[in-house]
Amino acid sequence: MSDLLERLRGRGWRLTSQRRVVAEVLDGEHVHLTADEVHARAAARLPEISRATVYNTLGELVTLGEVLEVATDGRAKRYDPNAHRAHQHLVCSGCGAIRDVHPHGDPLAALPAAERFGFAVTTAEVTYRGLCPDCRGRSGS
Amino acid sequence: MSDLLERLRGRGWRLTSQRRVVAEVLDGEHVHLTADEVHARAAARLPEISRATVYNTLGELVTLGEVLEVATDGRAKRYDPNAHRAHQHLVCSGCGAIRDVHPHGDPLAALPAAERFGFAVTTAEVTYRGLCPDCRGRSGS
DNA sequence: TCCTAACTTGGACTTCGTCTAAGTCAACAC
DNA sequence: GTGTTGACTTAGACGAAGTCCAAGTTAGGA
Repeated sequence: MSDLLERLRGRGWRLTSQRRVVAEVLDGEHVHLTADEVHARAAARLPEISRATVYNTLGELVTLGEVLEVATDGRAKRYDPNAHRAHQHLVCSGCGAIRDVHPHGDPLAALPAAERFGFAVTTAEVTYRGLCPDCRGRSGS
Repeated sequence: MSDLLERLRGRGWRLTSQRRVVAEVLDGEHVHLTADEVHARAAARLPEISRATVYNTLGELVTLGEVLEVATDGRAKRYDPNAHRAHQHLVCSGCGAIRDVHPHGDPLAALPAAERFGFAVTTAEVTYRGLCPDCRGRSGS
């Protein structure tokens, strides 16, 4: 993650303790925290950090392409630091758990020109849904 | 849409004027209204209809599988009455316009078993994003 | 060390949606 | 047609998620 901080400094970011803590909280694979969860974990290290700063920082990271915004339910957005490897999301319909997954092929290729209606289509986000092993055990059988 | 009302009555729905108006507002293809838009259009015909009733009715229609909930941005959910023909959505990154589209193949097939992590995967929602013709003209060239 | 633009803060505010208690009414029985 | 009743509707309070703002603080260059 320190390379992230270096990249950001290279882009003219002022490196404050708040931004450092937010970046550290987001470190790792399969991390999909809400803004409030980021705030809670950041506040554990830097108690006086404000919600507004967390929102600002997350927004900046998204704009810079370092973090992805994921809206899998109608509720709070989640923030995904795994922005440099293309992937999609698998979401449990029972408990809301999220996994990064890697389907094969380019999902964009499935959309023929005739179905693009003149749009310059650049991305395809796929959300797979189903029951995770825990939730399957809990309800079925 | 009157067959919708018949289907609902068959399921034990009480057919109130409010529910009828909401169902009528949602009639049509390529309709992706927010709850507030549904309320506004319903109120044009039935001025005393309340927001709570619109939310209740939309929720029931979703539960019954007659209407789909679409969350393409982090903002208000949209309601899509085209629930009986499988389709995906193409969203303009500029203005937010939404089109129903029909990619070929089953997007589920692209996710190999090894990438399912024991989930019982049942659906795949795809959101294609890009600039619509209007927004392309406005920004580029 | 000083300066200043960039950053952070707390709290008010907005938007979207849910809940509740009281009133209304569709549909069935007669 | 009339009565009955439980399902439905209503207004408004409430809650969660997120944005905005004016005032205070600070990173980093001179």
